Amino acid sequence: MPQTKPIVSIENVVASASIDQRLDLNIITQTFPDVEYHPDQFPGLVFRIKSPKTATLIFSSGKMVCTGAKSEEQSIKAVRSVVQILRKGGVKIKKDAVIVIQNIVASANLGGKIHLEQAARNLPRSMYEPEQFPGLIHRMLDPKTVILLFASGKLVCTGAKKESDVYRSVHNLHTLLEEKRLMIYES
Amino acid sequence: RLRTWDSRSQVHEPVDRNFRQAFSELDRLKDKLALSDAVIEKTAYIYRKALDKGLVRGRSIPGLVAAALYAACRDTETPRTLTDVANGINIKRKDVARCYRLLLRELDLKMPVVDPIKCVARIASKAGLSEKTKRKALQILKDAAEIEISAGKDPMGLAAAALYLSCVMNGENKTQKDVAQAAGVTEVTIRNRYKGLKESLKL
DNA sequence: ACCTTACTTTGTAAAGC
DNA sequence: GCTTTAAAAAGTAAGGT
Repeated sequence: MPQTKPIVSIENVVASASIDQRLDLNIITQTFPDVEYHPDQFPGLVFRIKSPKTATLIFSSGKMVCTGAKSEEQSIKAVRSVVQILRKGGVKIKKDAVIVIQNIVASANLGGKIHLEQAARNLPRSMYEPEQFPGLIHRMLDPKTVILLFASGKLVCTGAKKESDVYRSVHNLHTLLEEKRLMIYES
Repeated sequence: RLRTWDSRSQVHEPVDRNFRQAFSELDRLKDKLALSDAVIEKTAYIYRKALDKGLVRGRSIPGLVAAALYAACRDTETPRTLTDVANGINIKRKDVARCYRLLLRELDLKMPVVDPIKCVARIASKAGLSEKTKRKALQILKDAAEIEISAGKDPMGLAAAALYLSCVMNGENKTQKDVAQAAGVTEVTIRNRYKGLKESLKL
């Protein structure tokens, strides 16, 4: 139905993981000189890898949080890579990590400008406060995501658990904006 | 009037003590920010709804009172900024803003978008600008709104830029710094909005 | 005036204050 | 609520040249 085909890019994927065994973060810190670990500041150890370019927070409970991947697959690959690197460094890890995708952030361009002020008045569960932030914040119920919509027609979608949620969210909003005649095409 | 204040939770809870304390501060603010009775009553109404929804649990009461007050100002289009309210109650602007957004979300409140036109008078009087300059700035902003250059921009920055542009056009000797300080934005923002207004309105 | 860096907003898990 | 991670959008801000 929409007149344009939105260009969508997955920008960041967050996943939680557990290897179901406790870890000694001090030993990991000694083994891998590039990690950041400041227990006074934060209980997690920051473990960065170049490919996939990610930052994984490792906790003494054996739970982890991987951020920065560009897809669900890359996020899972990153966690497996971190576990493999730990093992090569001498850390005994028995089980494979149980990984769960927790959040996916994407950016998109609807291909037309937006009547933002009108959108603020006509879109349910939306708030637009230009003194605080230039984008309109819209909470979608299904999929349960939050979209930051800008006057340029570009947007940020966050809160998705699956990549398909991102595409559905963008399509739903795009359709809604057209129905309510809030889009301005041709530039 | 203000019966809303008395019809809340039991007088013996710690929450109630903080509640009274927060509202004695609201009374001070009424004078400091020159607020009308209507705004104070609307603040009470909004705060009461927040209480009924249980939004006060585990949150700072002054923060929510400040947010309710800001919401009341917005709803009645009373030109008070987030910074005015935050400074008055002595809380960080960021905290008031967070509580305000929480009220909008949880109480499903719809507020009119801040109109830069309503910011003009305050900035003009603080900067000591002429009536003529003020009038021209208002016209500039009306034209700007129709072309939708305002979308996503800080209303204060737009109003300040319109006033500065108006000064230049009227030959009124005010610097960007004067107007920026009166509006609470930087000279860079005035410059950027000024450029945008001049180009899109071909002035 | 420029450029760079950095902060605002959104969501999400982790352990602990 | 805070702390830490990541990334985008567009606006505003601050520092340096």
